[in-house]
Amino acid sequence: MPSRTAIKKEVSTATTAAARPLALLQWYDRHRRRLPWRAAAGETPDPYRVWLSEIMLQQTTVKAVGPYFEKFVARWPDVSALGRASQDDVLRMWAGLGYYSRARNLHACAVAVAREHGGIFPDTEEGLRALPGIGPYTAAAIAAIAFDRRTMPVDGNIERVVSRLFAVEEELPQSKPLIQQLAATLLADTRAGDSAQALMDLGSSICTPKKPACSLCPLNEDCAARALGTQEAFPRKAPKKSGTLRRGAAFVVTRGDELLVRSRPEKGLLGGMTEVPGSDWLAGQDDEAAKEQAPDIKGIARWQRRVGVVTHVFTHFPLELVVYTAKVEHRTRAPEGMRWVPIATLADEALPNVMRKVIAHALDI
DNA sequence: CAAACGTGGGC
DNA sequence: TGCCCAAGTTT
Repeated sequence: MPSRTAIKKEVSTATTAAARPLALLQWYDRHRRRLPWRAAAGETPDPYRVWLSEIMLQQTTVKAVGPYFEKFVARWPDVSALGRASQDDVLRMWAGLGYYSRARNLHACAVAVAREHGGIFPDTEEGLRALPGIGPYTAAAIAAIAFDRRTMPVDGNIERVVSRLFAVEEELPQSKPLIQQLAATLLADTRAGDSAQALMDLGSSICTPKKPACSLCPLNEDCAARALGTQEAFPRKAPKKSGTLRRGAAFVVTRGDELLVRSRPEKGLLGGMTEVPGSDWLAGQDDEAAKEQAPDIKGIARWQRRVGVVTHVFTHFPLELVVYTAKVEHRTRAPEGMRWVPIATLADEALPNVMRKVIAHALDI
């Protein structure tokens, strides 16, 4: 038999819990962020813009996405237009945003929607989930935000808010199912998309990873982690280990005002992107071994080694590149699989940032 | 399921 | 400075 106080506490908690979704929506109506891809209050969201923004926002900050989103919708105003573009044009527009498989899948998804769905996005989680680049989070996000389906997408923000609100002790990613279940209790009966975006906005502006502004939070009196005074300790997760340094060489060959480049393999790191020829990137590789992988071009008497190195940090390893330059005569042929591009138009190439760094270092630009 | 997969910004 | 983080998906 529960004690009198236990009963009272339980009743009180239940009442509060039921009030959470509306408290969240009220907060959202006053404090929602105005973002380029977000429909104004009362307006109908455009599924194309919702989808495009959700793909771009995967593991990427709002600030970084802004200009890319504007460029994309200006050039490709709807999903059918994007489906008619070449993958290479899409990669060029995406260059610099990172995680390039997203760009390849974005294009594949646009083609699928245009050809298999008549240019209309599926309006169910299941239908969306079947499309390239759309995983469980994005399917739920589009279903809720664009189609008002009553489902709760769970991203990093929501994981943090929920793990604090309920003081989830289990570590990520094992706790994902539990967090998903708890997050779903925060869905209002209507306005599912706003419920989700309210939690995301709360996570990004109030319930931040460091020094959360709990005093401004609409759920503060209801937050288990805050009651414990350990907000920053949630979500629990194992510390991640950093990768081993890899080294390599990059070869910057110019022919007048042109530069020698090639395309990387379709899959894997920087898949399908443009690069200058280079060696493998290996842990413990010395400069001599790397230099031996220089492209074989007649007419190169010697390589000029640039002073210093180019460093770049990928998610899973840091990279150090030594850079060699060489100039060749006007009619020199590009080796098999390579091509010459004007240096003046490099901005339009599908060059990942690490390659922009290499070229800038080599050419002093 | 753990690892691969980019980049820039904050502290 | 080095580590963590950002509206995850794919294999």
